[in-house]
Amino acid sequence: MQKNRIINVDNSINSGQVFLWRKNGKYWYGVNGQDILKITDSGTIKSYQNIKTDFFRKRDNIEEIIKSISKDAITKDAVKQYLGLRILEQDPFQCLISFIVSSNSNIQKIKSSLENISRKFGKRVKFDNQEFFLFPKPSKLAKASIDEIKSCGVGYRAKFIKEAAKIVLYKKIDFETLQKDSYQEAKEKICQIPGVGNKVADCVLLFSLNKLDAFPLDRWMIRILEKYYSKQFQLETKTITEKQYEILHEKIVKHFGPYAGYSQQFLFKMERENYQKKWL
DNA sequence: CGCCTCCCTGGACT
DNA sequence: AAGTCCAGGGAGG
Repeated sequence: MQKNRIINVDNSINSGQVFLWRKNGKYWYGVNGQDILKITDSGTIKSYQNIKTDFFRKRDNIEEIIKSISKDAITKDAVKQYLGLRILEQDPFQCLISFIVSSNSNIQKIKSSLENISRKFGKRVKFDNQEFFLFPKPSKLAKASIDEIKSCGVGYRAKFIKEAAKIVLYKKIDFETLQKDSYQEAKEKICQIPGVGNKVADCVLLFSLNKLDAFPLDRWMIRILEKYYSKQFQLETKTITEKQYEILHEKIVKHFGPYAGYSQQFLFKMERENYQKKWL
């Protein structure tokens, strides 16, 4: 059972959860809000600011979680193949902006847009003799003009970013409260933010607000459900409407249990690797 | 409620 | 070389 505790840093970072990361030699470096994290291949974190974080969610009882989500052959296979893949716990504001930017986009483009945003609006710092840009604070993006934000390559999402930053800045949405809320409560609140629908909301909830029952349903996950789970979750229509998303999520949690979000991560990783999609 | 169209960018293909 | 096509979520009609 001890082997289950191993963290596979490469797989965890290369699984569509985070974007502002690069590998330099044997270390991964990444921007996490107002901090820069440096990760060794065993998963030990040294950081620029030493802001406390459980980035790899070491507090989770991963043996228990794996046991809980291994409900069928496909999941068991994905878990076995990518043992050590973890859900990462990110800075909520950066996570929110990242997934607003992600809508109608792909990993390469999201990465470049976010790098532009950090470079343009974030504070430049030196860490380990390398240059980094922290993720901009809400106040900075709330003050920025739409055109300035657009110049980062985010297109029509620029106004969503500015509005989201304002909502966070003025505490109309408070991440600490969302942490304590139930999945349903937190989701309803976060979906009020422009540019945040079901899928983006679930990413933010799962990757930064400790909601392990969130299960982001993007094109890839729908494809996976159609391919492997058509009997369990029959998908009648081509387009996933809001109502259907909700019904599907209920079925998914019923099948995979309270840690469904972890199963999503394993399945997503497996399928994208099968199609040899590029990561960071 | 479901369905349609538009919003942008960048890479692939022609 | 310039044009067309496409992937990818959310909002509004």
